[in-house]
Amino acid sequence: MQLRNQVEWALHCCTLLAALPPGRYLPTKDLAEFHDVPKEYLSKALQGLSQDGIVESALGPSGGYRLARSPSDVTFLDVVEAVEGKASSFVCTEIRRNGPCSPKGADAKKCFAKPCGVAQVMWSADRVWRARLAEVTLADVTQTLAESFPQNVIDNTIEWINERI
Amino acid sequence: MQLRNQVEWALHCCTLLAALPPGRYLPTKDLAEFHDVPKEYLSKALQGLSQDGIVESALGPSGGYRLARSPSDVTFLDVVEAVEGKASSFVCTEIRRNGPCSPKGADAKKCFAKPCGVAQVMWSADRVWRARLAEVTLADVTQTLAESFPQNVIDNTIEWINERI
DNA sequence: GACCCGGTACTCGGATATAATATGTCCGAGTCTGTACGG
DNA sequence: CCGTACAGACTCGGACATATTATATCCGAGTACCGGGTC
Repeated sequence: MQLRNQVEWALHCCTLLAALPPGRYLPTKDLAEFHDVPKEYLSKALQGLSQDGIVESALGPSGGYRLARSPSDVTFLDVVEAVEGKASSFVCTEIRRNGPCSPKGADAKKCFAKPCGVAQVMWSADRVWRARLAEVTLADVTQTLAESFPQNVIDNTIEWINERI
Repeated sequence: MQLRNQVEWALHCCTLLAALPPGRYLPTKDLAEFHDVPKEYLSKALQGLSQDGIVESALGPSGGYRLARSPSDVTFLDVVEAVEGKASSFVCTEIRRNGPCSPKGADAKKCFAKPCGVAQVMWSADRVWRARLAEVTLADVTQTLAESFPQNVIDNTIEWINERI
């Protein structure tokens, strides 16, 4: 099991978008150049973010993407689910109902009233995973970055952005 | 992101193996028939379990697989990692080092001393996921099963096993 | 000089190929069991 | 009757195809800007 590459890209892109001056857009082309990733494929991740209302898009010159909400209102979970989907990582195919020993009739009704015990455990793990991701927002990671990066590096990036919007 | 089908199969197989009389083996063929899954492919999952020391194998007639440890000593995490691998679900490709704004020289050394902030969050989510899986053992799920399944259904399964070992 | 209009260039969004991985299948090496044989 | 050697059948383990998914790319629809023309 491995998350898509797009998840990493999307998170980093959102972090960058969080640094945009209000009201401005940054196009896919620049987001791709900034991270040195294929532009056309990155756009698919951004489409997912757009469809889930994480970012807003604008067409034409000086168009592009911007965050649709405040960075403190966008959690990691929002971004991950926009790219990976909201489905649980574990899918129960109910194999307990297969095979020669599977209960039939009245017994089946009793045994299968509750979800499969194996699936319950796996789903609970999935929930705590998502809960952890929901605890962290883009604002948090921006803050962490601001604390560990020298000011001149940050200024450099801001300037790079301003040259393009 | 989605876990392999084999994870579900492996967990259910381990649950069944936990019900084996001590010292006996159950072959892949019967495990596959019990769950109605392709025998040859299931064997790949069991190979993984064997390599990680979750189960022990024996060749020849009356051979097969059995748990290598007590059911209370085998966690869900053990089984999942044996099938899916121990690598984190999130792989950091360090895209922060790419692109025109990436710091160079002394700045780079300062900025990249710690792991990427995005990756740290994703990894922490991965850790809580694994921690949850490590809390539950095969013995727990067996107990849950025993509480929710009527005795005759369980007896039925035990008998089915005894016919084959 | 200010306003309006149209062309142009730029944007996103989805449809289309290719690579990697998960899924499913097959066959060979090894070993335990059961039997036949000899003592 | 008991021990031993052997043949057979059954097991796992890894090598080999196929289906699905992730990765990468391309092109078309739509829109904001910019320049020229008009009032």
